[in-house]
Amino acid sequence: MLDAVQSNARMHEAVELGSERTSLQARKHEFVRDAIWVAAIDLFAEKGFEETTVDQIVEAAGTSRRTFFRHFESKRDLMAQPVMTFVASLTNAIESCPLESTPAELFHHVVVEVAQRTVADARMRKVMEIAAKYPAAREAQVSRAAELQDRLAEAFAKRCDNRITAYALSRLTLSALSLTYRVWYSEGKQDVMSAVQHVLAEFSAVLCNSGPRKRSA
Amino acid sequence: MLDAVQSNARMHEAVELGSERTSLQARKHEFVRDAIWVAAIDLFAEKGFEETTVDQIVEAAGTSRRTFFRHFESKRDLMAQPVMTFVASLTNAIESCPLESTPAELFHHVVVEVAQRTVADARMRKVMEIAAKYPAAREAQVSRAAELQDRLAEAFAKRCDNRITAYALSRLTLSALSLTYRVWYSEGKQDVMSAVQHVLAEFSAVLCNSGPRKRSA
DNA sequence: TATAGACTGCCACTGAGTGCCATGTCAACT
DNA sequence: AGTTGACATGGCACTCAGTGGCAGTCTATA
Repeated sequence: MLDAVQSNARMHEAVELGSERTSLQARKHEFVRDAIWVAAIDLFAEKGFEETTVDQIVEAAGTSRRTFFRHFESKRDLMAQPVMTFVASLTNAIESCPLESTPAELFHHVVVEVAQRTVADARMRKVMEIAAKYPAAREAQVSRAAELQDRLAEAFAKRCDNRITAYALSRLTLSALSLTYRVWYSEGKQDVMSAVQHVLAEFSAVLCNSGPRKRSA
Repeated sequence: MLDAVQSNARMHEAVELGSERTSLQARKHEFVRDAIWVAAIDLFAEKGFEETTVDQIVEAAGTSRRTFFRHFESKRDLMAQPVMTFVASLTNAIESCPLESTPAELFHHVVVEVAQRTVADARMRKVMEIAAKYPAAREAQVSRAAELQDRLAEAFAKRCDNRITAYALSRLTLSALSLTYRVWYSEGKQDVMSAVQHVLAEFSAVLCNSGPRKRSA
């Protein structure tokens, strides 16, 4: 056995600055990852989520099973990954909101912004299509909901002095958006903004005792 | 009921209606199911969710792996099952609300009712304890979130003329409750009602301020 | 007692996910 | 040039989740 291999010193750790790693290796890596994802989504759409095995995915993508699990944590991740990139969209929207905004304004701004951006995303639409068709795929999609929740709350916390407010914003934003997509989808994928307005109106009606009220605690 | 049994060969349908199936077989069935659940939860609390195998669970419960999967769809189900019985609590609360209530009143009623009932449930507390400790367990717990969402929306739909309103109620209720438990848990598990009020106040602040008003307090 | 319909246990199988090692390629340094 | 280390990959073997089949056991009825 070659003992020298494992006892070699790692002196070259100087690559820790914020390098843009546009190297050829890195781009090949992204290329393979993308090929896997596209092949998988096509198979999911064609035969279903549970019915598609990892072996079939990697065979269609022209790679190996072991490589698959270096790019994705699990088969579920193929569905959850677009939702995760979604966090970037959310964070972006939060930061693009004026600093002096109230939580209510922040909420409204983020929902409107992200709803429009997401609907324009072809990958997200594909994933939503599959999730609407196969329950197991839908479950896989929300498998990281908790993590998404936490990360979003973290982003909101930078704009709130109150921690609970950040959590409330996080949950309300995700609830509003997920219902918006459902409404938009079921209403023939027409105008997103009308779906947003519809959902926000419903939310307000539930939480603000408008209309015939009887008693308030 | 005994008359129906002796009368004819259609006793299966007869026994089914009141779910009075307290036959010895059925009770043994429940007994085994319970033994599995208790053994599993203890092991999860002790060594973690992923670290516990089904073999270890059934060995501790004194049964076989095949039997385990006749009682539970999956290992995740052990965490999700209390959340599923939770639907009964929700449905109950919805039905116990006065018929002439507005959506806002219905929402408030259900959240208050279920929050108190859930906190008093020892099993639910155990599951929440484990979920707070191990992320994988938390993921397992929400694995049926979509199904829960749908069933709850269905129950709300019986009280709403509008379908979207039912969906909004469903999402808002679950969001409010899950945040309430988090707040209650992190604040030392004292008064549930104060946690409920806190969360509802935050939700209202986010959704009811359409114009620029007070900054976050 | 006998028969039907369950619950159960055991065995074998597929599929997801992981660890280990061997190979090949890229980017540096001499 | 040539070497060296880092990294991406592929193959193999393993554990564990989950399922189907078959046989044995128990219960309730006729």
